[in-house]
Amino acid sequence: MDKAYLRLARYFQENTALSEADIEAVISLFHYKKVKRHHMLEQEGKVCKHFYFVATGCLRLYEIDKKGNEITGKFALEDSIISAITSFITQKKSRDFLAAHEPSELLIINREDFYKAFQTFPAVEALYHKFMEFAFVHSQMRVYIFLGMEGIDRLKWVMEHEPKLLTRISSKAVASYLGMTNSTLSKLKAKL
Amino acid sequence: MDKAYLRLARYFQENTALSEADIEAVISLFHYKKVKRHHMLEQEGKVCKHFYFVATGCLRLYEIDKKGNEITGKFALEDSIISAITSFITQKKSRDFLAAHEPSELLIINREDFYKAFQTFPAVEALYHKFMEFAFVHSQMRVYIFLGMEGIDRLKWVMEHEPKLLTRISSKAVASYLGMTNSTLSKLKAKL
DNA sequence: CCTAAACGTTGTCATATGACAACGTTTTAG
DNA sequence: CTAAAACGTTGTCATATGACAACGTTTAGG
Repeated sequence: MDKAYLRLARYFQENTALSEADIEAVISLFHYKKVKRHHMLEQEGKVCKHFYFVATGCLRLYEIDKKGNEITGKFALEDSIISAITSFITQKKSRDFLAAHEPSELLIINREDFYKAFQTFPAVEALYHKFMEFAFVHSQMRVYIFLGMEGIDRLKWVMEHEPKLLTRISSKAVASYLGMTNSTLSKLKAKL
Repeated sequence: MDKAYLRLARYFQENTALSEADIEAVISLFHYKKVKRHHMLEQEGKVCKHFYFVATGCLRLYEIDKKGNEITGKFALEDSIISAITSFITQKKSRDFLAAHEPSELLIINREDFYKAFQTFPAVEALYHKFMEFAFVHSQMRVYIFLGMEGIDRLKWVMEHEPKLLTRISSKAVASYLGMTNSTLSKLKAKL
């Protein structure tokens, strides 16, 4: 647990200009949670009120389409932040599920405290805005890649740009991230 | 030209808490440009230094994949803002083109002035952050829709949620936004 | 106003991928 | 440890979509 807070402190050190003392104050707003694989953190149909720092493990954001297939929007490995962002922003019912894809240690801040921190620590707000910008850039890249490339090229793209996903994440989940079925992914891997 | 500035003033009125005087000051940072259809505002390979308000007309953000096909990332109709956002954020060479899809009247602010305005007018910064959040939400939605739906359902989705695109925009450009060829789009429309 | 280019539609054909099933392997829960 | 479930792979078959071409219509530029 203490290690998790240390990782979060380091995350702020590396990504903000906050002083040690301020970092202490900020991280005290987060509460620790250890979850098992498949533990559900945010549900479709509910409004998301939390932001998550992944200290160890991996979270996955996904939705289920009308055919019942999962589509993965985002993975968050250790030392990254995530939420059911669309619902967190709009405060409308989430279409997303956010779940632990591995046993994970999390530090969680609720939305109210998060926005309060913006007042006291503008650097936290700046960090959030950087997160949003990066999330947008990443999402837009996926639109281009997935609209413009065939399956095999999407796979190659992820191999090159997000290789951790292929080693860490189950094929099924990677397939749902690549926009294809697991059997298609399996055949494409055999072709490489 | 004056009408364009009036529209921008109204845009700030409706989307920020700025006073009339502040709005005057902010809009004076923008310069007016009238462009013909197909005029190129931002190019692939160059770093984007501007943000655009569309007073009349329509801009289109797109990239060209390695097969030479266009993929449209975003349309901006009148009274909305746009840029080659990924490059604007990262200040790296753009993969995107930004071009006038109709004859358009634009008000343009350069990046430096834009960020300067953040200091004097925090409401402008807040507006930018709202823009980013919305851009992310929209982009993420496209990822889910385009990964999870077949062509016919993507078309129906746009008919329901962005109907203006289908009346205003050429089929070819809509097809490149939907991630399909123009001939496929044409056949799907015939099927409806 | 006229001509060439771009566009939208429709047809044919090729192909990437989904749906489904079978099967062995791995993981999980009790 | 054991049984059941989930997973990954591979096969077959059906289908949505891309590639390409033909053609009439619309648009843009001189």
